[in-house]
Amino acid sequence: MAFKALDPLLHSQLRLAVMSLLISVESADFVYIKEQTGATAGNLSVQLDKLSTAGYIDVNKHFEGKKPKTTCKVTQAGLDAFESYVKSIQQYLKP
Amino acid sequence: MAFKALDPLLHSQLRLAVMSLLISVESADFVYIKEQTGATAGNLSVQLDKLSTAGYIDVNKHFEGKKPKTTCKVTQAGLDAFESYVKSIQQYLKP
DNA sequence: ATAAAGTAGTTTATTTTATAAACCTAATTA
DNA sequence: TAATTAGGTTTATAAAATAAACTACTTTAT
Repeated sequence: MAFKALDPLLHSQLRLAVMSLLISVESADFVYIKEQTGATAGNLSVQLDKLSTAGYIDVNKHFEGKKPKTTCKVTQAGLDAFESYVKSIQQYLKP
Repeated sequence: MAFKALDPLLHSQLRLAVMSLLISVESADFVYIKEQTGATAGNLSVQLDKLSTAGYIDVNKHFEGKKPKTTCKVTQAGLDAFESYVKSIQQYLKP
């Protein structure tokens, strides 16, 4: 392939947005990510699971007072994958 | 949305590779695109159709001697869409 | 001349993905 | 106490990507 493969886990608008967000803020909760990305809760829930299963983010579910709270944080593996994705896609963008 | 939407037609590894290719060479045939992208013929056929239906490329099917030949060329609309896509995705890549 | 293999694709079927809609549990407000 | 809101998850549906099978013809070997 003349074009490097793009990590399918990151080549998704919502998951890429989530990663982009997490990289800049280091930690964010479900509601904040939902607001910033404009995603529906259901979709976000599913995509966070996928990123988590891939080991790209750590998800922490706990209670804050009486309310459930889910916070997310990018892992080193996630950071590496993101950087690699950026390098790969740059190849497609500048001919 | 804090993140600009990514044109779904271009946010596909193969279609993006095809566009990237066509932009640099201005015109290419089916076999060449297949080789350069590493795509299977079936997949490429489908994706070229989509790009063509969207008006992003012009597809010309003719005979060269006794063999069928399909050549593709990016349109102005395709060029515009590609440039717009590049701008949008840059937003995701550098936090 | 004819069978086998190659070229240039298209069509159909399957799998994966993305997304929305419905649902759940608990807390708050009217 | 009944409705609404918050913070999600699960299930169902629609859309996409991909591979496999097929078509139609050409070239090569026998």
